[in-house]
Order: sequence, then structure tokens, then C-alpha cells
Amino acid sequence: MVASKDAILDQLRREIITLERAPGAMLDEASLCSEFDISRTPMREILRRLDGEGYVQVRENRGAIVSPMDMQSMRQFFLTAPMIYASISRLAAEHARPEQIAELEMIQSDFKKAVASQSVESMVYFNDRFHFQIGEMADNAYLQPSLQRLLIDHARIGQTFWTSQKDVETDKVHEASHHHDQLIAAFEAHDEEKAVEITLEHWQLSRVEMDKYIHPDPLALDTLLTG
Amino acid sequence: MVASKDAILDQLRREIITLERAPGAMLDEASLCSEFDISRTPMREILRRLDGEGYVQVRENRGAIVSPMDMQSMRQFFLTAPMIYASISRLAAEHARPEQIAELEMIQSDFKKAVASQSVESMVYFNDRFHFQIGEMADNAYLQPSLQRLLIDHARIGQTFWTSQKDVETDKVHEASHHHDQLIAAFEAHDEEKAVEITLEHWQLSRVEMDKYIHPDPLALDTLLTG
DNA sequence: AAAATACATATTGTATACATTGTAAATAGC
DNA sequence: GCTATTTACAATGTATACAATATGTATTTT
Repeated sequence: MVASKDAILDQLRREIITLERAPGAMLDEASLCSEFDISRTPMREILRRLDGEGYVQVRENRGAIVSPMDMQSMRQFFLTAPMIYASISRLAAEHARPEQIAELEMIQSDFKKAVASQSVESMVYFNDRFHFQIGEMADNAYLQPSLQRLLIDHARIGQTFWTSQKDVETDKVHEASHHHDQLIAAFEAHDEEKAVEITLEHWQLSRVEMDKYIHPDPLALDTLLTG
Repeated sequence: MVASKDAILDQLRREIITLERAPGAMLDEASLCSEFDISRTPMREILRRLDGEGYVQVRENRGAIVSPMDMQSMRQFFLTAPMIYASISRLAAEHARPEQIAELEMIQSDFKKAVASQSVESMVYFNDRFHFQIGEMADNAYLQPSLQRLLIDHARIGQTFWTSQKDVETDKVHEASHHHDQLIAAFEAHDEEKAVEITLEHWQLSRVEMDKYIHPDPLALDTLLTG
């Protein structure tokens, strides 16, 4: 039964970053228990663990909710992400071990499959996995927790943006995918400067798209007023 | 009984950062339960929470241990701390609210009392509380988790260093205390640059002391070989 | 004598019954 | 008719009994 606990953890993480469980949504213990067919004790431990990782918030005597996303935290997010991402990439380039790079290449291959099949959910999921693996490679226990929290909201914002598009903008996605390939090359070469450079380019790309969604173009006032 | 749970959490956090519970020490559920007089269920939740915060490591089927401190993580610590501390201080200067500064002043007053009474444990504890409060003021959910992990080991290294001294070096301690006062002033003035500057000075002071302990002067080889 | 296996014991993981707390609905008072 | 208080119910928190797992020791086998 220990495997099922890890499986449930992964499942809930995935449901949260893909917005299948909406920010702020209640996580009722009893419902979750019947849904995953385990008793309350291990489910409560799962919820506490997800709290520790930043996916949910457990409130004393008032149940758990999926971590909310407000405008205040969005500002913090855009401020903090580039610094942490760049630091993590530099450390990953320094410490990357061959088998870790191999794992990263596996994830990138899954990401490309998701792009090919136009599945937004899978794209977001494997992009998240890709950057999480870079965090593993950086091997820095002090930065890891912040990276993890950033990645949760990065995935959720990305999900929001891409789902709102009529068709997946293949240009942008392929550019992002190319960045991934370049990152892998930089890690293999232990080229720290290059890794940081690509990471910041990659971030700029994400940022432009995410900004567009969060600060949409103002309505065309002239037509409204004269039409 | 909900108050006792928070109290036990605080107690364990304090015991860990003051090295009363040594890094790597086993945390046996049954012993902790009888010690704090609660049943296993809430104690297990406390241990999971401490795991989420980085104080302990809960290992599947093999109990919990106080988070270990090895040389590998020390290197990461010295690399990461200045960046996070500086970022946090800048944000704290930007966002500091009057009542938060008042709280910071309270903690600093306790710190000064600890210095006066030459109590290393209290000094380390209130220094930790001081920097944690700055983290609160920064109000950045993405940096907070990394700061928290850094502060745990900062406190433990500090404890090791100061306890190894015959007498508390009052010069250095008073310099650190003065930095605290300067930081409070910078926060009140919302002077971000000043806050970062003092923080980096403060870090240099810690670093020199901690380095001295971690990389002690090599033994006087000449006397050994000729004596 | 050394190594491997099997068993005993101690410790962690899970299920469930009971206690406590928060929330909302219903009733009483204004 | 509206607000405040009480009360009932639904959800979370706790205790304890039982199950599964790990570890150390003793015995057996080579």
C-alpha cells in the first residue's frame, strides 16, 4: 500500500498544476478518501506533505484548499523567478551528472511528444518535470524549496495561458523546445554562462506570454465610444 | 489541546536550532509521545510538518531524524545565503509595515538581553527570530521557504561556533547587534540599498566567524615535527 | 569459522471509533 | 423584519488497536 500513497501524491500534484483542481478549491478529506480508496490517516499525511511542498494550504480545523493564486503573488512570482531559475541553472551546469542529463533528455522527449499531440496538459506537465529535474541537478537543498514553489505557479499560469489560446502557437512552443535542447547541451558541456543565458531567454519567452494573459490588451476604447 | 501542538512544534524547532537535538539524531515517535504527552497521530503530523519546513527528515518506514549537516551542504550554504538574505532584505525594506518593524524591535530587544546575559542559546535563538521576522516583512511566498532552510543551518553553525569559544567575543557580538539596529533604521526609511548593504556586511561578519570554525587553522606542523 | 537464512522484536503505517471544533440553520428577542 | 443567540450537524482532530515492515540476533549450513 506504500506505492499507492506515492501514486496518490503524484496524482494530486499533477491535478493541481494542470488546474484540474482549481486554486482555492476545497479538499475534503472524506471525499478524497473514497476517491482514492484509503483511510483518513494516510490521506491527512498526504495533505500535510502537499502543504509542505506548497501545493495546498491546510488550515487548522478548517480543512485544506488548493493554494490560491492572487495578483499579489503574481507580482512576487515575476520578481523572483528569474533570479532563482538562473541560479539553479548555473549550479546544474556545474554539477550535472551523465545519468541526470540522460533523465533530462527522456523528459524532453516526452515534452516533444506532448507538443506533437497538441496536448496542453501534457506540455505543461513535462515542462514542469523538465525544470524540476534541473533543480535536482543543481543539488542545492537551500534553493530547491523556492524553485518548487515557483514551478507550481509557473505551471498553473502556463496552463491558463495556453488553454485560453484557440490554437497552440507552434512558433513559441518550438522556440521553448529549442531552448530545452540548448540547455541540455550547455549542461553536458558544463557551460555555466551559456546555461544562465539560455535560461534567461527561456524566461523572457514565458514572461511575454504570461504577461499578455495577465495584463490583456486594453479594450479598443475608440470603437466602443464612437461605434 | 490545539495550543499544545503549536507549543510542541515551537519547542522542537528551538531544540533543533540550538543543537539540543543533534543533527542526525533519531526522533522516535513513542519517546516523543511520552515526553510531550500526546498520542502518536498528532505527533506524526508534527514530524511531517517539521519535515516540510526542513528541520527533520522523515524516512519511509525508518523513522525521523534531525536534518543532518554535512560538508557538502555547508558549501551550498555559503554559496546561497548571501543572495537570498540580500533579496529578502531588499523586499523587506520595500514592504515593511510599522507594526512589523515594532515586532522586529521587540525581538532585537530580547536579543540584546541575551547578549547581556551571555547566553549563547538565547542569542542564537533571537538572532534566528530576528532574521525570520525580516522574511515575514519581505512578504514573498517564493523566497520564504529557502530563507527558512538557510536560517536553520545558520543557527546551528552559529551555535557550534559560539559554544566552542571560551568567552563570547563581545566585540563581534556588539557589531552584529549594531547591524541589527542599522537594519531596523533602513527598514523604517524604506531604504532598499542601505538594507542590502548592511545585510551583506552582517553576512560577512557571520561568514568570517563560521569559516574560522569550519576551516580551522591548520595545526602548527613545525612544532609537531621538530618538538 | 564465516556466511546466509530464518525468526523474534521493535518501530512505523493504517484503520476506525470517539472528541472537539466550525458553520449554518432555526428560533427567540428586539 | 432584522439581528443575535442557540443548537444541530458536518467536518476536522485525537486516541488506540491492529497490520506491515525493518532490523538485529541466533541458528544452521557450508
